[in-house]
Amino acid sequence: MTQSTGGGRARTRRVTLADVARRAGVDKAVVSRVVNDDPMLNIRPETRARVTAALKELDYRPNVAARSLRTARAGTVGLFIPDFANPVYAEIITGAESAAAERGCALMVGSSTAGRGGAQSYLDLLGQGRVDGLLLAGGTITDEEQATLADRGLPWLFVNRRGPGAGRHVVLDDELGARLAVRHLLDLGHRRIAHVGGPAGADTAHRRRDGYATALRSAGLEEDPRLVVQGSYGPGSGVQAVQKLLDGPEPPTALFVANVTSAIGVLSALRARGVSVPDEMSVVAVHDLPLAEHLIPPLTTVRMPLRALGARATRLLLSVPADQLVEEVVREPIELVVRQSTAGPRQGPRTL
Amino acid sequence: MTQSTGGGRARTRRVTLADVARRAGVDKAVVSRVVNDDPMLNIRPETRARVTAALKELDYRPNVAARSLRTARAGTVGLFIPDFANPVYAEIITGAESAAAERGCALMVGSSTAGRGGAQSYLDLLGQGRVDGLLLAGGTITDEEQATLADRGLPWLFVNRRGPGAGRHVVLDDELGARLAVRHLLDLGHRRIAHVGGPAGADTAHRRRDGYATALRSAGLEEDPRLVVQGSYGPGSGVQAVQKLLDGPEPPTALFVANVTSAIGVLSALRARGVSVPDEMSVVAVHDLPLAEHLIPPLTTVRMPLRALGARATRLLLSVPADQLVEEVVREPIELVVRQSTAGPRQGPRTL
DNA sequence: CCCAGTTAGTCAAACGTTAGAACGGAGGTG
DNA sequence: CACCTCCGTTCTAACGTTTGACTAACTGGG
Repeated sequence: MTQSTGGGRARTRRVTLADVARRAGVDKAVVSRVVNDDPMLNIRPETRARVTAALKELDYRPNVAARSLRTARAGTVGLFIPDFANPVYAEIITGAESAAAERGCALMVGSSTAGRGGAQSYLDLLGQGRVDGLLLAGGTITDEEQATLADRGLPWLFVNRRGPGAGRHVVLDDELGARLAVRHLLDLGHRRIAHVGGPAGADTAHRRRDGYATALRSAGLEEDPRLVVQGSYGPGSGVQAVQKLLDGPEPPTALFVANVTSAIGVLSALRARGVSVPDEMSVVAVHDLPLAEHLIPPLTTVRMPLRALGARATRLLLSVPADQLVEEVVREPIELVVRQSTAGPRQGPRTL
Repeated sequence: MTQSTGGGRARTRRVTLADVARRAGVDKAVVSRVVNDDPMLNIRPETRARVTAALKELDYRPNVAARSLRTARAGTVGLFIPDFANPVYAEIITGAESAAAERGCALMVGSSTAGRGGAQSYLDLLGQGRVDGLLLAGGTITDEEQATLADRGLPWLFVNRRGPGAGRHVVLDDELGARLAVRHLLDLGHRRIAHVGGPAGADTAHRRRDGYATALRSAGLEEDPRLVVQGSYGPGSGVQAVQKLLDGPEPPTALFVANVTSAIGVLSALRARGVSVPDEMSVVAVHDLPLAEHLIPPLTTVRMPLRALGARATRLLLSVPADQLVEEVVREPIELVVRQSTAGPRQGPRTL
């Protein structure tokens, strides 16, 4: 194939329903109903054949703008995330994207990093009618933003985060994920297990912390508040958490980190302090990513079904009426992926 | 604020231009021109005030579908990437997103991971009129896809990748980036410098390899083909590359890796083989990411202006007519970020 | 043979916006 | 005072689809 010289050939007039209709010798209404598989349509097979032939020959494709205008639906769902750089959201996006495509919808992803104004400016951009609904993944939404959202009359859904009070969200069983991770550490024989948590505002952080607490309790252990450090899900906060824990009175032998991204910082800080993983410190984190396998040492993680989360949320957004509650926990399996960052605690005290 | 009970209040009829016009006591044409800042509009200040007041009071926002239908422009640009999980694209997206927002456009990002059919199905989804142009970042586009693209009459632009033959692309100075990296290694005293490259099909990979070759030559060194390994920009390929290089006859003392992502694999493989970085092997990679600082050891990188690339590409796509060539190299500064993965070569042979 | 009911379509009116053309009045010019 | 020009606005016809209402031709039953 030779590439055309520019970014597109001379703009040839679009082929419209009317063109197809003319060619097939029918009314455009018929063509429209054929295109949309209208079940109410009665049509002779022969006529249908003529129409489909004309459609193919002219390579007709519907004008989404006209369709949206008429039907008042955009065929697009919006997904708002805090940051594209966070690989956790990449998984959610991918899931959402395929679920949307499955339904013939496009996905429009926006982040708060770009616009100065956070969600607000994104909402403005969506204007009226650009999307049929909005998935709000992670991050925090201000009251003002939430008001705007309500004013727009758009169906929305929190993803991986429960809104304050009301119930339109789909989340994962973070509590279970956390329990699996901590249980693994307990099974290895650890007793002093610290938790590098997420930000105070994050709902997932609460649930993971709850899972941590539950797992400890069910092993007959008391939770030591000095072993719980709040972070921000970023590598930097992992570094700080390690400093704090190692400088504490009775350092832990294992770390349950609420997020892979902070685990990267955790590993790097441990290394910097000369603490060997897993010999002197075991580390397990929530979320499995391709990257985890290549950290040093390869990181033991809990694989959360993030794609399924994105997909499920999209499907719910598109199917559940906007005035109904949605409070769903995605039940896809959560698995522990054991790699080399976890081991039993050192037998006795030993100097490096 | 109390949260409303559902995902949206009862769908209240949208406020339209006609509503605003009625309220302001003018024709909707006037309102339209006011909304769009039509420079051809002659209007009494008093009338304009009435209109803007009405706009505000009714909280009017234009219906994008109707507007698109009338103007035949979507106000959206599409960006197609191979994979959301690659943080390099995250940077490009972020740049594109803000440039689009700046122009009042929305950005629609799609990846080939979701749809089974790669770009093809994405193009189908865009249908006619969903986007005004398409940015194609990285990855490879098949001939068939390219034909579809041309048929659609959409302006497109390759980003970070030159198309085969024709000239509509905006790229970075990868050659310079590579030279900076290799020069750094040379300055440290390295003479046997290997290259872990990108995939054969990738244009960036070629340019980085060229930069590598140039830097070596300008230092009076001969390029040793046994020191050049082809990879795939993924962590896994970094692992394999290391195996191959270390098992070779005369292993290098430094590695120039074409991509951060593969560098992660490289570091992990070196570690697994017991090769200490930077004492026994220096590593430098193209692309700086927040993550690089937290690798073990913190990775020396070349910071490429990926955001600027995304932004520039978006602006060009929106401003340059589809039938003109675009061949631009983004000239934002490229900097070497020295961290701890590079050092001078070991003085003499020494057993571990 | 007439009416009811189906079949296979056609007709036309929206959806909300934009943009070119038209238009009534005021002010200036010959 | 007739004519032209500018100003400030209004009118109107699209843009391409969808969808409820309508119809013309058949078919079959009484």
